[in-house]
Amino acid sequence: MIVSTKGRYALRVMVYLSQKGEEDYIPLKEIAESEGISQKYLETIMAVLSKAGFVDAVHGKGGGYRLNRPPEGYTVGGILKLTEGSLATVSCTTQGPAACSRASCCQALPMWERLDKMVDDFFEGITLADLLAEQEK
Amino acid sequence: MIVSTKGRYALRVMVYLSQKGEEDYIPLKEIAESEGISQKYLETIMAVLSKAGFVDAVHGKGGGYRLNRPPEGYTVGGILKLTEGSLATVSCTTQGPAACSRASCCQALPMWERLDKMVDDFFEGITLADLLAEQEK
DNA sequence: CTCTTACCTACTTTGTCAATAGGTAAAACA
DNA sequence: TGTTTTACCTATTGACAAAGTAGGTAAGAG
Repeated sequence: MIVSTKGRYALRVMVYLSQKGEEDYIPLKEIAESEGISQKYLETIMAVLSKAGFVDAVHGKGGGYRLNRPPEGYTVGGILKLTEGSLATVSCTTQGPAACSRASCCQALPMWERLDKMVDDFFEGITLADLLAEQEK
Repeated sequence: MIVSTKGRYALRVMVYLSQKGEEDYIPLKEIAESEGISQKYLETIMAVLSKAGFVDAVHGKGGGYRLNRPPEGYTVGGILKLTEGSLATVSCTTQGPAACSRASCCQALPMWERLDKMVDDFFEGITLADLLAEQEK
């Protein structure tokens, strides 16, 4: 498993917000209910998205969350790397090359690195706008 | 993380055995010591490889494990799928399409399916022989 | 019949993910 | 002013799987 619920929920929230446009602020409660996600759990995810500047947040009545870029401005890779922490496919590549004592003679390491790059390129090549377009196919 | 220690250990064992050729049987103890893997833990991995017919096993003195095909006959994908159970990148794609109630309207599902296929093709396109050749680069 | 090896069943430990609990701070509104 | 609505913060719990351990039995060679 390379993407947990955290990243998938984040992606769904971002898709939801992009469908709502950049006008209104959407309260967390509405997002959670519409998407069937635990309100409390979603709080932790929104906090990450907000801190990183992926969404604007406003307190009080009429407040909530809102995208601050057009959907083309968000890559899936950016959202997932932020919420998941990393998209590394094996623990060998999460830390630096010194992490594994066998790195110098490991026959598989180049393969893991190529895989990581392939996955990264894959996710960086998809934007929120691409996901929105997907449903019409 | 898409590949755990189980799959990585299995891969290392297979590389080790392929370097030893198809002549001798190599006892588990030797593999574990050479590769720095817990002997007991490796037992469970070898049992899987043996049951699936990936290696030949012989009891008693002079016994151990041995490959029964040339290195080109093993794909990394085959070894990993056997030992990891699955290489699915998200839980959405591990079970059938009915697993997620939102599958029918999920904007991300086609993306996950493309990713799964990409990863599968990647691993199926690499054989043990390719890994062995890697070190000379 | 003893030694060496694979094979089997069950348990423990550890760590992360997912979710929950119970608050405080900011902004709007009456 | 104070009440409601919202975001934001810190800590804890529960579930589960991954990683590793323990203690055996069965097969085969010498």
